[in-house]
Amino acid sequence: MFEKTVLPGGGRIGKLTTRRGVLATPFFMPDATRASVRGLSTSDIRETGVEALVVNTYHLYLQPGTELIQKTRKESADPEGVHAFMGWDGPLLSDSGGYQIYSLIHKHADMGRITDEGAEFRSVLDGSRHLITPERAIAIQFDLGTDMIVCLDDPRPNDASREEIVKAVDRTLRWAERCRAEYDRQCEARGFGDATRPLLFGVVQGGMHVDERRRCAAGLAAIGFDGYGFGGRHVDEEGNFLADILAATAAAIPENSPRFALGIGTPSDIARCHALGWDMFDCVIPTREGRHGRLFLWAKPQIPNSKLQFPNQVDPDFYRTINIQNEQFKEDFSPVDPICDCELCRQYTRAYLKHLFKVADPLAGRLASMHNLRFYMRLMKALRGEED
RNA sequence: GGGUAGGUAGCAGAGCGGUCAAAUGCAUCAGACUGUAAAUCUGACGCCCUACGGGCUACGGGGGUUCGAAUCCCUCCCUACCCA
Repeated sequence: MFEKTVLPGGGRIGKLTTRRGVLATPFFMPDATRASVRGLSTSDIRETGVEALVVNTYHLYLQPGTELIQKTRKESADPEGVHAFMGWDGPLLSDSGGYQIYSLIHKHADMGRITDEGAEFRSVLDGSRHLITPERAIAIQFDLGTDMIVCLDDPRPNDASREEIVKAVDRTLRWAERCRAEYDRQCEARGFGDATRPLLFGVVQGGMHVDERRRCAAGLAAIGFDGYGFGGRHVDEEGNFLADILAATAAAIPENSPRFALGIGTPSDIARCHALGWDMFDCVIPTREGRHGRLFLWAKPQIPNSKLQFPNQVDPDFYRTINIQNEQFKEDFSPVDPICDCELCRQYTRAYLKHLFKVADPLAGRLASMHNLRFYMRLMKALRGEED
């Protein structure tokens, strides 16, 4: 169930009900691709204010495998599945793995191929051959026990020919139909009703062609999903934000469904997407860039009473980034961000964090990831118009 | 005192007559990162300049041989190990 209010600027705030809790939208989910947000414990993640995570079907299927994950048994509210396996009892979304297989094959053509049947690929771990069909992708996600699941789709590079994009949309729609059918079978077989079934998301492809995005969205809506995702890349080959595509695609998705901007993005990308009507986000940026030494800082510490407020229209200067490994921070004994309330900013200095990076202490990546996630969480709060 | 092996850029360590301002690794400096094959990847790294080109100074010090030396010879200094 999704309830929302449209703000004057076009953005939406609302509540998405999953079988494992209600999430206020817009929200951001860090990527716990292999059932962990690299370097962070679940209590670390909790401390940043994160409420939901994204795990990856493809990665967990290859390692450690769904069979092992299903063997997890615990005395808890989550006695089995990936929740129990990773010790996280909040909502989990699993990405289908379509993008990973696409990315693998796009970089190394000999690693696999996409056919109408599904995605064939070789494991990067041991070279073994695998076939993930739309049905299989859904079944695996049921086995994982995730609360929001995603259809297998067929992403293409944005500079692909129009012909290729049309084919990708066709295939994505055919696969979406098969995913939906498998989803219904699984719910039936497992006795899942409205309160106990995971939410199913379709993914809109269409590259940089507005008409194809619309066709894909309409086709998916006709099949019927709980939510709809933006697939592919939201920036062009030069890195320019595709505002027109994001706006048109959001508008083409049923108004009362949550809109999931997969893999987006930088803080400003998220703020802009929210203003265009997107409700859900996930991205590796806060954690990966954190591990690489880039920290997000509020640009306006003078915001009254530390209450972070953002207009619906995007202020591109609401934040800045620093690379803590730069020489200028060597003797900087101030906190990373004086208006941040994370563990790093409360207890440590820039000079110390730089030192941790220099000596390659895992604590560096942990503190930086938590800081960036805290930044993202406060950004989402601000976009929701909540008190900080 | 005798012997052996060595002294190369911040460090370690190649090179052993021209294509060497000198491989490689580390360190250093900067950049990238958007549904995570990413604790990864890229670039710079003697000095100077009108800088996809040019100039200067360099391979322990000094002196030779040679058209040409980090590379060969002499000598001095230093280091490590072995024998007394």
